Amino acid sequence: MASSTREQILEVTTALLSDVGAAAVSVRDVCQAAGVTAPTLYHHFGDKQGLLEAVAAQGFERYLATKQTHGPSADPVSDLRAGWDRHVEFGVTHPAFYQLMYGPTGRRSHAAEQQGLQILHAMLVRLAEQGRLSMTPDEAVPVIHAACVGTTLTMLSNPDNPAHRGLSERVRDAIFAAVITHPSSDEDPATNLSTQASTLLATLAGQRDLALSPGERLLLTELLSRWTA
Amino acid sequence: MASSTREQILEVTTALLSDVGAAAVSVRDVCQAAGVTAPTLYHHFGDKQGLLEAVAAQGFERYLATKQTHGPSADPVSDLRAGWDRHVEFGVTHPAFYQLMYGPTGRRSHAAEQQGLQILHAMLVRLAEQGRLSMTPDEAVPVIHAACVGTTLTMLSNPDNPAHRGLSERVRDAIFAAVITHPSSDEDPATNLSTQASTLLATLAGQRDLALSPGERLLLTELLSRWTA
DNA sequence: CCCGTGATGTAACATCGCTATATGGCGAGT
DNA sequence: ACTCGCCATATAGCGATGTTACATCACGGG
Repeated sequence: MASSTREQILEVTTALLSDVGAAAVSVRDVCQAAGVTAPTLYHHFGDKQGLLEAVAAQGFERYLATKQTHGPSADPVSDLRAGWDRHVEFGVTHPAFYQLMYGPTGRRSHAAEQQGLQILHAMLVRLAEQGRLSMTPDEAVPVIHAACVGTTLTMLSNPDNPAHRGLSERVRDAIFAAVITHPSSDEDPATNLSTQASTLLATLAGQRDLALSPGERLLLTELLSRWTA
Repeated sequence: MASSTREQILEVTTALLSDVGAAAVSVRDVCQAAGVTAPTLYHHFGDKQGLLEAVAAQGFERYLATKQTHGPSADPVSDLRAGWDRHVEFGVTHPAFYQLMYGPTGRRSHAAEQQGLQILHAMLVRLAEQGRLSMTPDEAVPVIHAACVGTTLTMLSNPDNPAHRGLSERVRDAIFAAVITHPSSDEDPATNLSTQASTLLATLAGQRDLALSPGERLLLTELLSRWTA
């Protein structure tokens, strides 16, 4: 039982936090519920903020665990959809936790959160390799994340609003429709690249006023032409 | 000078709030800075929460005032874009205010916020009358709002993140592209060029084995990036 | 056996949000 | 003109909170 009391404190804090907000939970209540006194809590967590961050980090890890149980399937897009839905569902199921993690307070970026973003990034890289992404994975990650967090917080702000029914699905489909391009009929990414290069070349041919010097234009045309043959 | 002290309290609270968060501003500090004592503050605002809500309401009204100076133009879509941009800009310019308004605390729905949403709703009704909306205005309002708030909060969480450069425009365009249907007329060739360049850039980012030297790849990326902004 | 280090308890401090009570001032009514 | 009542403000203090200086305890290495 090396750090049993620490886990005990974390547990009762989580329990108290699931009922009310972070500001409404007092250190004294946590101590009394955990059967310890204040200095032990401060010995383990240093601060109330440290305690809350430890709870948030634990929440992240739990959420990440439920996320990783679902491995990648055949369709990266449905994986993305499932990830979005799990994120929103976790938020509306554990409002206090979610506000702790993504609310304005607790602005430390937990390691688990970075890990979750990396999972999202990996999914997007898979899509980009198939030419089904309309932007760089590095750009798409914060786009999806911002929209997802905003949706969850909005639904959390007043869950009984009838206008919020189906909100998550609408935002999700809107974002994914803009980020993910149609799967090409031909699944060969090289062909995909070829068609994209061809259309861009055609568009360029019709444009006169571009921010290109004649040399740049020639160079770009040559490079694009490598994939059109 | 009917309620001069009330405005004085609001003013100094706003000033103190612009430096630090809401929890770090004490009623005593506000009172000392305003030259009054605690009971007068509580007489006017009843509560610290009431004070903060009054400040937030005033912030909403100011934001709404800057919004209403720009009347509706000929193009409802550019009005929507301008509204989105002003929202995000207001958030990153006044972080403390924004967190007060849209953060987890202060969950009263201010009248001014409802008014702002009604303005958005009116814009969307104009679009729906032209058959350019892919969903009901009642459905589109929370979609746009959730994405916009999420984007602003994300940019606020760490403003120095380079991945957040251009995030607002990307989410904005993604949401509007999904919510607003094409005007029946032909597409703008410049926009066409931009999207084609973006798509090709994304495809290139996911490809490893290309007939490109590192220098050629860098050059091509630079050239294509000229149209993506 | 000692003793030093980490974990825990005792008791208190400073500050916080908030309020019971008192006081001043000023307009309304007769 | 005088009083009454009400609004705004001040005095002083209460309870609760986050936090900590100090003491105590257990226990493992020299």
